Amino acid sequence: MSTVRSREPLTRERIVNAAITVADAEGIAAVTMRRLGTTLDREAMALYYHIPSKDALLVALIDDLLGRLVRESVGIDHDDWRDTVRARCLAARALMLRHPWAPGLIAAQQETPVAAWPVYELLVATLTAAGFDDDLSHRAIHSLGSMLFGFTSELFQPAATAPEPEPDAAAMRAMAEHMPNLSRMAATVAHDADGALSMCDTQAEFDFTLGLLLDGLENARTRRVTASRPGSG
Amino acid sequence: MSTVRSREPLTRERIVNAAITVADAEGIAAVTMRRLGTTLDREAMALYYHIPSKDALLVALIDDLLGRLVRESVGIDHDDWRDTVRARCLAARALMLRHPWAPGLIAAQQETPVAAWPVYELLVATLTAAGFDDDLSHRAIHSLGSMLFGFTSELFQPAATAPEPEPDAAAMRAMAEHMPNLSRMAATVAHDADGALSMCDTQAEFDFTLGLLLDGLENARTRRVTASRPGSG
DNA sequence: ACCTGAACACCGTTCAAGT
DNA sequence: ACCTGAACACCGTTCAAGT
Repeated sequence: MSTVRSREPLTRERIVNAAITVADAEGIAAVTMRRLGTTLDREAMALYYHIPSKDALLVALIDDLLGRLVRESVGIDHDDWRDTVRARCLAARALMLRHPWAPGLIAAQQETPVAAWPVYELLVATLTAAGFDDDLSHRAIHSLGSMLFGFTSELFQPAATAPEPEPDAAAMRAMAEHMPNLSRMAATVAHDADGALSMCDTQAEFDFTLGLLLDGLENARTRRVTASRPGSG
Repeated sequence: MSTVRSREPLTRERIVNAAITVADAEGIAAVTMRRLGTTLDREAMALYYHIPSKDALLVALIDDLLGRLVRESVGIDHDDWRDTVRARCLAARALMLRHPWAPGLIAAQQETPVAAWPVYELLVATLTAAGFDDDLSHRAIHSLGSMLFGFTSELFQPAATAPEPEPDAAAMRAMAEHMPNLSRMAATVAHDADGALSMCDTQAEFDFTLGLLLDGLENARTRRVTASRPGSG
């Protein structure tokens, strides 16, 4: 184990890695200065020699993660820009699924984390090469928004593995009465979804939304190119 | 002031209102049990007689807000389903702008807050009346996702009113070098944006994304209706 | 250079006790 | 029924002091 070298001086990097390990295993709430201290075989106060504050540490976690995302994304490049963007968004999603605390942490920042800029840069480069003008690229950045970072559709997790208390008959009747459309839809879709992993197969939802946005943007691009050709208006 | 009746017994409602007032004025972090206690002229522990826990209180804030949203939304109904959904999303956005702590709080829940279901029900009712089948309604719920609740595009606030330290020449050169596309785009768009409130006029971005999604869904609907007519395949 | 002990000002929450 | 005092087990952080 890493105990062998654990009495080496702490580094920012070791602290970040420890924090990610703890967050992955027990959730972001378990990442406290005291907890990291014991994990690293140090008193909590020792961390402050290497890191200015807990908030700074959390930003460092984001930077680490998005850094990895960018290094993955630069290698993704297909003929159709939509394939490129789609693949990068899916890579982001896969990364976030391995670190479920990350989306919430990223969303909690109110300033853009510096590590997010290279993600945008990569996107604009791809769009520009595909014939987007700057205005449409700008809109695209906003539209694709959180899909670039691998979240959005999954605002609310479907209770994960938690054993939901099964709804009694009275609750179901109340639901059917007050929310007839939702009830019917749930029944229909659940019935149709034999092939999917669950009624809400978030991977499929992610793909669908991404498709709407990508196709919409492609249409906007085509329209502009056509409009700017003389004699086509 | 409300001091006159403030020695009346506390109620859940009064606590929720106090919490919203504090959150609006000083941010959600200022909402602590002790703070609410002093605001309500009680000890913090008194709150536990009316509310099981702080987490439950935060859920109550969400329920209060989304309840208001639903009551507003039921009154919104236009001929074109897109106008209806757009107007409801904009109402949600306007509400969230008045309570900036709400999106983060909602996003932090990992189970769907009960108050969210009526929002979905209303949407599915509208879509069904417009000719959506249940599967497409289900997809629409996911696609429109957070737009229904008034956020998404605004993952990162544009630093609000905070006086950004103006970037020195070296920083700008570094930016131009490492992120050429982003730099150029920023320059172009800023130049074009004389009419808008700022380079990132989030209202406009919100509208644009919403338009992409609505038009994409309308296309999907039309395609299905056409496909299900005999002799059209 | 790197870390610790003691201390400060906070948290949410429980529970017996008061009126 | 409604509230308080005292207490518990936590937080992040500072700073003088140790090696």
